[in-house]
Amino acid sequence: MEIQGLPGRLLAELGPAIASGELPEGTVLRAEELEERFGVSRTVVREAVRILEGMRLVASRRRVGITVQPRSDWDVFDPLVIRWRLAGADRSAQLRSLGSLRLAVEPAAAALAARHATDDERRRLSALAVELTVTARAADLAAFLRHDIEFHSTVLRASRNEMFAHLGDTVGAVLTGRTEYHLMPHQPEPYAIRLHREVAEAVCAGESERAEQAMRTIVEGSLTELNQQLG
Amino acid sequence: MEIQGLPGRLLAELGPAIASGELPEGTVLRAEELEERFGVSRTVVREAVRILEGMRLVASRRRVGITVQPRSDWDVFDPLVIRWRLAGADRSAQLRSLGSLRLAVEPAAAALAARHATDDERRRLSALAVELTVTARAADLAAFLRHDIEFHSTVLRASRNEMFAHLGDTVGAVLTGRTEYHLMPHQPEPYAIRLHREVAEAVCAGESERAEQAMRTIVEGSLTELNQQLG
DNA sequence: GGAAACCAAATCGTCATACTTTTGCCGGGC
DNA sequence: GCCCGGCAAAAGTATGACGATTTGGTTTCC
Repeated sequence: MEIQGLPGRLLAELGPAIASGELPEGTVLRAEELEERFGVSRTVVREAVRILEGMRLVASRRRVGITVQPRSDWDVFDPLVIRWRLAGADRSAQLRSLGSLRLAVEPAAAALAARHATDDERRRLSALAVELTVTARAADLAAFLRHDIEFHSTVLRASRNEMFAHLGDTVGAVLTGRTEYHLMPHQPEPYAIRLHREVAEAVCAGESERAEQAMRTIVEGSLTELNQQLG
Repeated sequence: MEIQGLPGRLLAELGPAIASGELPEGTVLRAEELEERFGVSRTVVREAVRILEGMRLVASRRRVGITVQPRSDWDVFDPLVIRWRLAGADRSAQLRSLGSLRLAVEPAAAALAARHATDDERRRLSALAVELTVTARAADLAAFLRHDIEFHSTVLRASRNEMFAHLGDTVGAVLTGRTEYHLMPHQPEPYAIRLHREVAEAVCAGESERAEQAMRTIVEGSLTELNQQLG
């Protein structure tokens, strides 16, 4: 999943620095400066910058330098950008945005999944719902998170819509971030877990309406909880 | 909006070729081969490849070459990837995916817009609704398209959610593609236009429920129409 | 005869350097 | 005071050399 080799090191430094606002909009970097600062060659700097440029985090112009772009230009759907923002200063803004997105997408995906999921996927969802119940009772947060992520990813994938499917990683990042930064109860809510089971059942039974509704309730809950925690 | 300089020429060749399936999954390119084929230096080839790698269209491995990745790995939210796919062979798959996405996102955005839009945005939406009526009556497809795009972008932006806002360009690409490839009626439907006016009114009045419903009807209409045209 | 270790070629990855092109800035002339 | 032209700074491109790594065949040893 993580990419590249030596330009990757630059990315891992510059990306978070920009995403967190440490290098604010309008900051100008020079290629030569970066060469020295990281002890790498021109080639490497250029490629790293190219990638950041692709994400619209920076723009490179002759006789000016490498300029940090305004947030509004950033490619906010890029998985790396999302992760960097989640790790940095505007984590809460990022979580709110992603929450709204999930609220729009996941119920729709659940409805589609109820119609299009393969038998394997339906079985997997049922199994995962059970796992969630078990690991929640055991208060095994790590395992719970793993299964929660796989549950949501599976629903998104089962929607048979490639764009929904690709949001699986993103939702995974949200759930991970939420756990990592202690933005969720230490013991998962029994109610939320019942809803996961309901989604699984509805998808198995092909009841798209019910799947959609249950999923909506899940995401709504997660969103209001987030808003409480963030004030 | 369009990026880069001389690597851009490579991108403009390779990107569409891959996105259209002309270079199928598993195809291996060699850097040297590309240098010769396009008469550019390694530097340029490497940067172009880096960008494609960032989009997950290809992966570069030592002693192997530059391999075209399976579609399922592609970064389907990247604006360039979307445009390339819309221009190429699986235009219809791309339009269907985007249709479902719009169906999930745009109603939600309309609801949020009704709550958070600025006065300027509300006024602009009303004005655009009028423009749509006028240009539709005059059968001025180009102007209609322009206003339609701005209408939907404005709603998405007014939702005050950066991720929704960023889908403005994407929706723009869909609408453009739909017009360009004659996948919509030559004369816009009066019913659809009335719905646009209704969205504008609801947003102005702060009636989020009504805005959401009207927007959903618009996108649903657009989607069923698409499905008819594509069989 | 088969399996494990080894070697060699292919190809990307990185570096150092030099040349080209664009463009902002400054100074001179009208 | 305004415009024009030239200068210099910075990114963009080119090139040749070397390094690293993976793959696949070949040899060698059981």
